[in-house]
Amino acid sequence: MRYQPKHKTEIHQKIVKDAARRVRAEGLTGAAVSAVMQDTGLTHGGFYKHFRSKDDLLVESLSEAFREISDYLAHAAAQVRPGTAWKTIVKAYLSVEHCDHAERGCPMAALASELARADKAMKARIFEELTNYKVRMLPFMPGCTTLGKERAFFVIFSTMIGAIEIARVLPEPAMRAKDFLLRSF
Amino acid sequence: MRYQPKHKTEIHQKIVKDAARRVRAEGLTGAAVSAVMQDTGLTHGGFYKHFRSKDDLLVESLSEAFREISDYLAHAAAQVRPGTAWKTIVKAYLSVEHCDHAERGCPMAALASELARADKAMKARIFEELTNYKVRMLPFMPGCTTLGKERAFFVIFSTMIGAIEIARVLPEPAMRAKDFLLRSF
DNA sequence: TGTACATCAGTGAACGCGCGTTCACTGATGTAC
DNA sequence: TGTACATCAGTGAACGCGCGTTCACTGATGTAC
Repeated sequence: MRYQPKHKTEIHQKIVKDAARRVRAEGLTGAAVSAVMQDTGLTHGGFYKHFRSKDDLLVESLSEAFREISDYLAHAAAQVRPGTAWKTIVKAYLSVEHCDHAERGCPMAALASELARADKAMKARIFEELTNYKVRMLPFMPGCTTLGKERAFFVIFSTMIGAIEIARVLPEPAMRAKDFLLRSF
Repeated sequence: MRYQPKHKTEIHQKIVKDAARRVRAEGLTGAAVSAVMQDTGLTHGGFYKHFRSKDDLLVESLSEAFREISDYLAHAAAQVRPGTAWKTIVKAYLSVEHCDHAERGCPMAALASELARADKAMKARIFEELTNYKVRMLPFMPGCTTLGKERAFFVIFSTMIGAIEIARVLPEPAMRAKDFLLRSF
Protein backbone atom coordinates (compact mmCIF):
# COMPACT_ATOMS: atom_id res chain seq x y z
CA MET A 1 0.00 0.00 0.00
CA ARG A 2 1.13 3.53 -0.72
CA TYR A 3 -0.02 6.85 0.76
CA GLN A 4 -2.01 6.66 3.97
CA PRO A 5 -5.80 6.57 3.54
CA LYS A 6 -5.90 9.83 5.48
CA HIS A 7 -4.13 11.54 2.60
CA LYS A 8 -6.86 10.74 0.08
CA THR A 9 -9.60 11.89 2.45
CA GLU A 10 -7.80 15.18 3.04
CA ILE A 11 -7.35 15.90 -0.67
CA HIS A 12 -10.96 14.92 -1.32
CA GLN A 13 -12.15 17.35 1.31
CA LYS A 14 -9.89 20.10 0.02
CA ILE A 15 -11.34 19.69 -3.50
CA VAL A 16 -14.87 19.83 -2.05
CA LYS A 17 -14.10 23.00 -0.11
CA ASP A 18 -12.50 24.67 -3.13
CA ALA A 19 -15.46 23.62 -5.28
CA ALA A 20 -17.92 24.94 -2.68
CA ARG A 21 -16.25 28.32 -3.03
CA ARG A 22 -15.97 28.35 -6.77
CA VAL A 23 -19.50 27.09 -7.36
CA ARG A 24 -20.90 29.95 -5.29
CA ALA A 25 -18.66 32.45 -7.06
CA GLU A 26 -19.23 31.29 -10.63
CA GLY A 27 -22.28 29.07 -10.67
CA LEU A 28 -22.90 25.39 -11.36
CA THR A 29 -21.79 25.62 -14.98
CA GLY A 30 -19.18 28.31 -14.36
CA ALA A 31 -17.16 26.26 -11.88
CA ALA A 32 -15.04 24.16 -14.24
CA VAL A 33 -13.40 20.96 -13.01
CA SER A 34 -9.97 22.13 -14.17
CA ALA A 35 -10.36 25.46 -12.35
CA VAL A 36 -11.34 23.75 -9.10
CA MET A 37 -8.38 21.35 -9.37
CA GLN A 38 -6.08 24.30 -9.99
CA ASP A 39 -7.43 25.88 -6.79
CA THR A 40 -6.52 22.69 -4.99
CA GLY A 41 -3.05 22.77 -6.55
CA LEU A 42 -3.58 19.73 -8.79
CA THR A 43 -4.21 19.14 -12.49
CA HIS A 44 -7.60 18.23 -13.93
CA GLY A 45 -6.73 14.62 -14.74
CA GLY A 46 -6.47 13.61 -11.11
CA PHE A 47 -10.04 14.67 -10.46
CA TYR A 48 -11.45 11.25 -11.36
CA LYS A 49 -9.34 9.56 -8.72
CA HIS A 50 -11.59 11.37 -6.21
CA PHE A 51 -15.00 11.73 -7.87
CA ARG A 52 -17.04 9.69 -10.35
CA SER A 53 -18.30 12.81 -12.13
CA LYS A 54 -18.64 16.57 -11.87
CA ASP A 55 -22.21 16.06 -10.70
CA ASP A 56 -20.94 14.13 -7.68
CA LEU A 57 -18.64 17.03 -6.87
CA LEU A 58 -21.51 19.51 -7.21
CA VAL A 59 -23.66 17.55 -4.78
CA GLU A 60 -20.86 17.32 -2.23
CA SER A 61 -19.86 20.97 -2.61
CA LEU A 62 -23.45 22.13 -2.15
CA SER A 63 -23.64 20.05 1.00
CA GLU A 64 -20.41 21.67 2.20
CA ALA A 65 -21.73 25.15 1.39
CA PHE A 66 -24.97 24.56 3.30
CA ARG A 67 -22.96 23.24 6.25
CA GLU A 68 -20.68 26.29 6.22
CA ILE A 69 -23.49 28.87 6.23
CA SER A 70 -25.51 26.92 8.84
CA ASP A 71 -22.44 26.76 11.08
CA TYR A 72 -21.77 30.44 10.64
CA LEU A 73 -25.33 31.58 11.36
CA ALA A 74 -25.90 29.09 14.20
CA HIS A 75 -22.65 30.18 15.82
CA ALA A 76 -23.61 33.85 15.58
CA ALA A 77 -27.10 33.14 16.96
CA ALA A 78 -25.78 31.08 19.87
CA GLN A 79 -23.82 34.10 21.14
CA VAL A 80 -26.88 36.21 22.01
CA ARG A 81 -29.87 35.64 24.27
CA PRO A 82 -32.54 33.32 22.76
CA GLY A 83 -35.23 35.93 22.10
CA THR A 84 -33.04 38.04 19.83
CA ALA A 85 -31.22 35.20 18.06
CA TRP A 86 -33.23 35.51 14.86
CA LYS A 87 -32.40 39.21 14.60
CA THR A 88 -28.71 38.34 14.88
CA ILE A 89 -29.14 35.89 12.02
CA VAL A 90 -30.84 38.54 9.91
CA LYS A 91 -28.06 41.03 10.65
CA ALA A 92 -25.34 38.54 9.76
CA TYR A 93 -27.14 37.42 6.61
CA LEU A 94 -27.95 40.91 5.37
CA SER A 95 -24.46 42.25 5.98
CA VAL A 96 -22.48 44.02 3.28
CA GLU A 97 -19.78 41.40 3.78
CA HIS A 98 -22.16 38.54 2.91
CA CYS A 99 -23.44 40.48 -0.07
CA ASP A 100 -19.92 41.09 -1.37
CA HIS A 101 -18.67 37.55 -0.79
CA ALA A 102 -21.09 35.10 -2.36
CA GLU A 103 -18.30 32.50 -2.44
CA ARG A 104 -18.40 32.21 1.34
CA GLY A 105 -22.14 32.81 1.78
CA CYS A 106 -25.49 31.09 1.53
CA PRO A 107 -25.74 28.74 -1.48
CA MET A 108 -29.40 29.60 -1.93
CA ALA A 109 -28.59 33.28 -2.40
CA ALA A 110 -25.70 32.38 -4.70
CA LEU A 111 -27.33 29.64 -6.77
CA ALA A 112 -31.11 29.46 -6.29
CA SER A 113 -32.11 30.17 -9.88
CA GLU A 114 -29.66 27.58 -11.20
CA LEU A 115 -30.67 24.99 -8.61
CA ALA A 116 -34.25 25.40 -9.80
CA ARG A 117 -33.14 23.93 -13.14
CA ALA A 118 -31.29 20.95 -11.65
CA ASP A 119 -32.50 17.44 -12.45
CA LYS A 120 -34.75 15.37 -10.20
CA ALA A 121 -31.94 13.46 -8.45
CA MET A 122 -29.98 16.58 -7.60
CA LYS A 123 -33.11 18.41 -6.44
CA ALA A 124 -33.81 15.56 -4.06
CA ARG A 125 -30.33 16.02 -2.55
CA ILE A 126 -30.74 19.78 -2.36
CA PHE A 127 -34.07 19.29 -0.64
CA GLU A 128 -32.31 17.25 2.06
CA GLU A 129 -29.74 20.00 2.53
CA LEU A 130 -32.44 22.64 2.64
CA THR A 131 -34.37 20.67 5.23
CA ASN A 132 -31.21 20.34 7.30
CA TYR A 133 -30.65 24.09 6.98
CA LYS A 134 -34.20 24.66 8.22
CA VAL A 135 -33.80 22.26 11.14
CA ARG A 136 -30.61 23.95 12.25
CA MET A 137 -32.13 27.43 12.08
CA LEU A 138 -35.45 26.47 13.68
CA PRO A 139 -34.36 26.86 17.35
CA PHE A 140 -33.51 30.48 16.63
CA MET A 141 -36.67 31.36 14.75
CA PRO A 142 -39.46 33.39 16.38
CA GLY A 143 -42.74 31.62 17.12
CA CYS A 144 -44.22 29.30 19.72
CA THR A 145 -45.07 26.15 17.78
CA THR A 146 -42.83 24.23 15.38
CA LEU A 147 -45.23 25.13 12.57
CA GLY A 148 -44.93 28.79 13.50
CA LYS A 149 -41.14 28.59 13.54
CA GLU A 150 -41.13 26.82 10.18
CA ARG A 151 -43.27 29.53 8.66
CA ALA A 152 -41.00 32.13 10.21
CA PHE A 153 -38.01 30.36 8.68
CA PHE A 154 -39.52 30.42 5.19
CA VAL A 155 -40.67 34.04 5.40
CA ILE A 156 -37.41 35.31 6.90
CA PHE A 157 -35.15 33.34 4.57
CA SER A 158 -37.23 34.12 1.48
CA THR A 159 -36.89 37.79 2.24
CA MET A 160 -33.17 37.60 2.99
CA ILE A 161 -32.37 35.48 -0.07
CA GLY A 162 -34.33 37.84 -2.33
CA ALA A 163 -32.78 40.92 -0.76
CA ILE A 164 -29.22 39.68 -1.17
CA GLU A 165 -29.91 38.65 -4.75
CA ILE A 166 -31.36 42.05 -5.65
CA ALA A 167 -28.42 43.79 -3.96
CA ARG A 168 -25.91 41.63 -5.86
CA VAL A 169 -27.47 42.50 -9.20
CA LEU A 170 -26.91 46.22 -8.63
CA PRO A 171 -23.83 47.66 -10.42
CA GLU A 172 -20.90 49.20 -8.55
CA PRO A 173 -22.11 52.81 -8.88
CA ALA A 174 -25.33 51.73 -7.18
CA MET A 175 -23.51 50.18 -4.22
CA ARG A 176 -24.78 53.01 -2.06
CA ALA A 177 -28.26 51.96 -3.06
CA LYS A 178 -27.31 48.46 -1.99
CA ASP A 179 -26.38 49.72 1.45
CA PHE A 180 -29.70 51.52 1.47
CA LEU A 181 -31.48 48.33 0.49
CA LEU A 182 -29.83 46.28 3.22
CA ARG A 183 -30.59 48.97 5.81
CA SER A 184 -34.25 48.95 4.78
CA PHE A 185 -34.85 45.77 6.72
CA MET B 1 -34.63 47.13 -51.93
CA ARG B 2 -35.97 43.73 -50.94
CA TYR B 3 -38.27 42.75 -48.07
CA GLN B 4 -40.12 45.57 -46.37
CA PRO B 5 -38.35 47.04 -43.30
CA LYS B 6 -41.37 45.90 -41.28
CA HIS B 7 -40.41 42.29 -41.94
CA LYS B 8 -37.00 42.61 -40.32
CA THR B 9 -38.44 44.34 -37.25
CA GLU B 10 -41.04 41.61 -36.84
CA ILE B 11 -38.49 38.78 -37.02
CA HIS B 12 -36.20 40.68 -34.66
CA GLN B 13 -39.02 41.02 -32.13
CA LYS B 14 -39.99 37.37 -32.52
CA ILE B 15 -36.41 36.28 -31.77
CA VAL B 16 -36.35 38.56 -28.70
CA LYS B 17 -39.64 37.13 -27.41
CA ASP B 18 -38.48 33.54 -27.97
CA ALA B 19 -35.17 34.33 -26.26
CA ALA B 20 -36.98 35.99 -23.34
CA ARG B 21 -38.80 32.70 -22.79
CA ARG B 22 -35.84 30.44 -23.24
CA VAL B 23 -33.51 32.52 -21.10
CA ARG B 24 -35.96 32.32 -18.19
CA ALA B 25 -36.43 28.59 -18.72
CA GLU B 26 -32.78 27.63 -19.15
CA GLY B 27 -30.65 30.49 -17.90
CA LEU B 28 -28.25 32.94 -19.52
CA THR B 29 -25.78 30.23 -20.54
CA GLY B 30 -28.42 27.56 -21.11
CA ALA B 31 -30.30 29.50 -23.77
CA ALA B 32 -28.21 28.68 -26.85
CA VAL B 33 -28.40 30.89 -29.93
CA SER B 34 -29.21 27.91 -32.15
CA ALA B 35 -32.05 26.80 -29.83
CA VAL B 36 -33.60 30.27 -29.81
CA MET B 37 -33.39 30.48 -33.60
CA GLN B 38 -35.02 27.08 -33.87
CA ASP B 39 -37.86 28.40 -31.68
CA THR B 40 -38.27 31.25 -34.13
CA GLY B 41 -38.28 28.79 -37.02
CA LEU B 42 -34.91 29.85 -38.45
CA THR B 43 -31.38 28.44 -38.49
CA HIS B 44 -28.56 29.72 -36.29
CA GLY B 45 -26.62 31.38 -39.12
CA GLY B 46 -29.24 34.06 -39.67
CA PHE B 47 -28.95 35.25 -36.12
CA TYR B 48 -26.19 37.73 -36.94
CA LYS B 49 -28.38 39.50 -39.47
CA HIS B 50 -30.40 40.63 -36.44
CA PHE B 51 -27.95 40.94 -33.53
CA ARG B 52 -24.28 41.84 -33.18
CA SER B 53 -23.74 39.19 -30.47
CA LYS B 54 -25.48 36.87 -28.06
CA ASP B 55 -24.93 39.47 -25.34
CA ASP B 56 -27.00 41.98 -27.31
CA LEU B 57 -29.79 39.41 -27.48
CA LEU B 58 -29.56 38.75 -23.74
CA VAL B 59 -29.90 42.45 -22.95
CA GLU B 60 -32.91 42.81 -25.23
CA SER B 61 -34.58 39.62 -24.00
CA LEU B 62 -34.16 40.65 -20.35
CA SER B 63 -35.75 43.98 -21.20
CA GLU B 64 -38.62 42.12 -22.85
CA ALA B 65 -39.02 39.81 -19.83
CA PHE B 66 -39.15 42.74 -17.41
CA ARG B 67 -41.72 44.44 -19.61
CA GLU B 68 -43.88 41.31 -19.75
CA ILE B 69 -43.99 40.76 -15.99
CA SER B 70 -44.53 44.48 -15.28
CA ASP B 71 -47.41 44.53 -17.75
CA TYR B 72 -48.94 41.42 -16.24
CA LEU B 73 -48.72 42.60 -12.62
CA ALA B 74 -49.72 46.19 -13.39
CA HIS B 75 -52.73 44.93 -15.34
CA ALA B 76 -53.81 42.66 -12.48
CA ALA B 77 -53.35 45.46 -9.93
CA ALA B 78 -55.29 47.97 -12.00
CA GLN B 79 -58.39 45.75 -11.82
CA VAL B 80 -58.91 46.12 -8.06
CA ARG B 81 -59.41 49.12 -5.78
CA PRO B 82 -56.18 51.04 -5.01
CA GLY B 83 -55.82 50.01 -1.37
CA THR B 84 -55.69 46.30 -2.10
CA ALA B 85 -53.64 46.48 -5.31
CA TRP B 86 -50.41 45.31 -3.68
CA LYS B 87 -52.15 42.23 -2.28
CA THR B 88 -53.35 41.37 -5.77
CA ILE B 89 -49.76 41.65 -7.00
CA VAL B 90 -48.57 39.34 -4.22
CA LYS B 91 -51.29 36.81 -5.05
CA ALA B 92 -50.47 36.85 -8.74
CA TYR B 93 -46.74 36.62 -8.10
CA LEU B 94 -46.96 33.84 -5.53
CA SER B 95 -49.32 31.72 -7.61
CA VAL B 96 -48.59 28.09 -8.38
CA GLU B 97 -48.86 29.02 -12.04
CA HIS B 98 -46.03 31.55 -11.77
CA CYS B 99 -43.96 29.07 -9.80
CA ASP B 100 -44.44 26.37 -12.43
CA HIS B 101 -43.81 28.62 -15.43
CA ALA B 102 -40.56 30.48 -14.94
CA GLU B 103 -40.36 31.01 -18.70
CA ARG B 104 -43.31 33.43 -18.56
CA GLY B 105 -42.56 34.89 -15.13
CA CYS B 106 -40.37 37.41 -13.36
CA PRO B 107 -36.79 37.45 -14.68
CA MET B 108 -35.45 38.21 -11.20
CA ALA B 109 -36.98 35.01 -9.81
CA ALA B 110 -35.76 33.06 -12.83
CA LEU B 111 -32.27 34.51 -13.18
CA ALA B 112 -31.17 36.56 -10.16
CA SER B 113 -28.18 34.47 -9.15
CA GLU B 114 -26.86 34.45 -12.72
CA LEU B 115 -27.48 38.17 -13.20
CA ALA B 116 -25.36 38.76 -10.10
CA ARG B 117 -22.38 37.41 -12.05
CA ALA B 118 -22.98 39.53 -15.17
CA ASP B 119 -20.34 42.05 -16.23
CA LYS B 120 -20.47 45.75 -15.42
CA ALA B 121 -22.06 46.83 -18.69
CA MET B 122 -24.85 44.29 -18.48
CA LYS B 123 -25.48 45.04 -14.80
CA ALA B 124 -25.91 48.71 -15.71
CA ARG B 125 -28.60 47.71 -18.20
CA ILE B 126 -30.27 45.38 -15.73
CA PHE B 127 -30.28 48.16 -13.16
CA GLU B 128 -32.21 50.33 -15.61
CA GLU B 129 -34.76 47.56 -16.12
CA LEU B 130 -35.03 46.95 -12.40
CA THR B 131 -35.58 50.66 -11.77
CA ASN B 132 -38.27 50.67 -14.42
CA TYR B 133 -39.89 47.65 -12.78
CA LYS B 134 -39.86 49.50 -9.45
CA VAL B 135 -41.33 52.66 -10.97
CA ARG B 136 -44.17 50.71 -12.57
CA MET B 137 -45.00 48.86 -9.35
CA LEU B 138 -44.68 51.91 -7.08
CA PRO B 139 -48.25 53.24 -7.54
CA PHE B 140 -49.57 49.92 -6.21
CA MET B 141 -47.25 49.63 -3.23
CA PRO B 142 -48.47 50.39 0.31
CA GLY B 143 -47.08 53.47 2.06
CA CYS B 144 -47.66 57.21 2.08
CA THR B 145 -44.39 58.69 0.87
CA THR B 146 -42.41 57.67 -2.20
CA LEU B 147 -39.61 56.51 0.11
CA GLY B 148 -42.08 54.35 2.00
CA LYS B 149 -43.42 52.86 -1.21
CA GLU B 150 -39.88 52.17 -2.43
CA ARG B 151 -39.04 50.36 0.77
CA ALA B 152 -42.29 48.42 0.49
CA PHE B 153 -41.35 47.47 -3.07
CA PHE B 154 -37.96 46.12 -2.00
CA VAL B 155 -39.30 44.23 1.00
CA ILE B 156 -42.29 42.76 -0.86
CA PHE B 157 -40.33 41.82 -3.96
CA SER B 158 -37.37 40.44 -2.01
CA THR B 159 -39.74 38.16 -0.15
CA MET B 160 -41.63 37.08 -3.26
CA ILE B 161 -38.48 36.47 -5.32
CA GLY B 162 -36.94 34.41 -2.51
CA ALA B 163 -40.16 32.47 -1.92
CA ILE B 164 -40.58 31.54 -5.58
CA GLU B 165 -36.93 30.52 -5.82
CA ILE B 166 -37.16 28.28 -2.77
CA ALA B 167 -40.38 26.74 -4.07
CA ARG B 168 -38.80 26.07 -7.48
CA VAL B 169 -35.88 24.25 -5.90
CA LEU B 170 -38.17 21.72 -4.22
CA PRO B 171 -38.45 18.39 -6.05
CA GLU B 172 -41.71 17.05 -7.45
CA PRO B 173 -42.59 14.88 -4.42
CA ALA B 174 -42.37 18.02 -2.29
CA MET B 175 -44.80 19.95 -4.47
CA ARG B 176 -47.31 19.83 -1.66
CA ALA B 177 -44.71 21.56 0.50
CA LYS B 178 -44.43 24.14 -2.24
CA ASP B 179 -48.15 24.81 -2.05
CA PHE B 180 -47.73 25.03 1.68
CA LEU B 181 -44.88 27.47 1.27
CA LEU B 182 -46.81 29.71 -1.08
CA ARG B 183 -49.82 29.64 1.23
CA SER B 184 -47.65 30.67 4.16
CA PHE B 185 -47.62 34.26 2.97
C1' DT C 1 -49.35 42.42 -67.17
C1' DG C 2 -44.90 40.04 -67.78
C1' DT C 3 -39.88 39.60 -67.29
C1' DA C 4 -35.24 40.51 -65.86
C1' DC C 5 -32.78 42.12 -62.12
C1' DA C 6 -30.70 43.61 -57.64
C1' DT C 7 -31.11 43.07 -52.78
C1' DC C 8 -30.36 40.95 -48.59
C1' DA C 9 -32.76 37.62 -45.11
C1' DG C 10 -31.77 33.16 -44.38
C1' DT C 11 -28.78 28.68 -44.97
C1' DG C 12 -25.54 25.38 -43.33
C1' DA C 13 -20.70 23.93 -43.35
C1' DA C 14 -16.81 25.29 -40.92
C1' DC C 15 -13.85 27.70 -37.33
C1' DG C 16 -11.72 27.98 -32.65
C1' DC C 17 -12.62 27.35 -27.95
C1' DG C 18 -13.53 25.41 -23.39
C1' DC C 19 -15.83 21.91 -21.36
C1' DG C 20 -16.19 16.97 -18.99
C1' DT C 21 -14.04 12.81 -19.42
C1' DT C 22 -10.50 9.09 -20.55
C1' DC C 23 -6.14 6.87 -20.40
C1' DA C 24 -1.30 5.48 -20.83
C1' DC C 25 2.27 7.16 -18.06
C1' DT C 26 5.16 8.83 -14.11
C1' DG C 27 7.08 9.17 -9.87
C1' DA C 28 6.57 9.97 -4.81
C1' DT C 29 5.74 7.18 -0.90
C1' DG C 30 5.17 3.30 2.53
C1' DT C 31 6.60 -1.56 2.98
C1' DA C 32 9.45 -5.75 2.98
C1' DC C 33 13.74 -7.66 3.19
C1' DT D 1 20.13 1.52 8.45
C1' DG D 2 19.99 0.76 3.43
C1' DT D 3 17.87 -0.95 -0.87
C1' DA D 4 14.57 -2.88 -4.03
C1' DC D 5 9.90 -3.01 -4.89
C1' DA D 6 4.77 -2.47 -5.46
C1' DT D 7 1.15 0.80 -5.19
C1' DC D 8 -1.69 4.28 -6.80
C1' DA D 9 -2.27 9.62 -6.53
C1' DG D 10 -1.29 12.68 -9.83
C1' DT D 11 0.06 14.15 -14.87
C1' DG D 12 -1.05 15.92 -19.32
C1' DA D 13 -2.16 14.77 -24.09
C1' DA D 14 -6.20 13.48 -26.37
C1' DC D 15 -11.28 12.53 -27.19
C1' DG D 16 -16.01 14.09 -28.50
C1' DC D 17 -19.26 17.60 -27.84
C1' DG D 18 -21.80 21.93 -27.93
C1' DC D 19 -21.09 26.54 -27.91
C1' DG D 20 -20.70 31.48 -30.27
C1' DT D 21 -19.33 33.18 -34.42
C1' DT D 22 -18.04 33.57 -39.51
C1' DC D 23 -18.79 33.29 -44.34
C1' DA D 24 -19.58 31.89 -49.13
C1' DC D 25 -23.90 30.75 -50.93
C1' DT D 26 -28.92 30.60 -52.13
C1' DG D 27 -33.24 31.96 -53.24
C1' DA D 28 -37.52 34.58 -52.08
C1' DT D 29 -39.11 39.11 -52.75
C1' DG D 30 -39.94 44.04 -54.24
C1' DT D 31 -38.63 47.07 -58.11
C1' DA D 32 -37.73 48.76 -62.77
C1' DC D 33 -38.57 48.37 -67.40
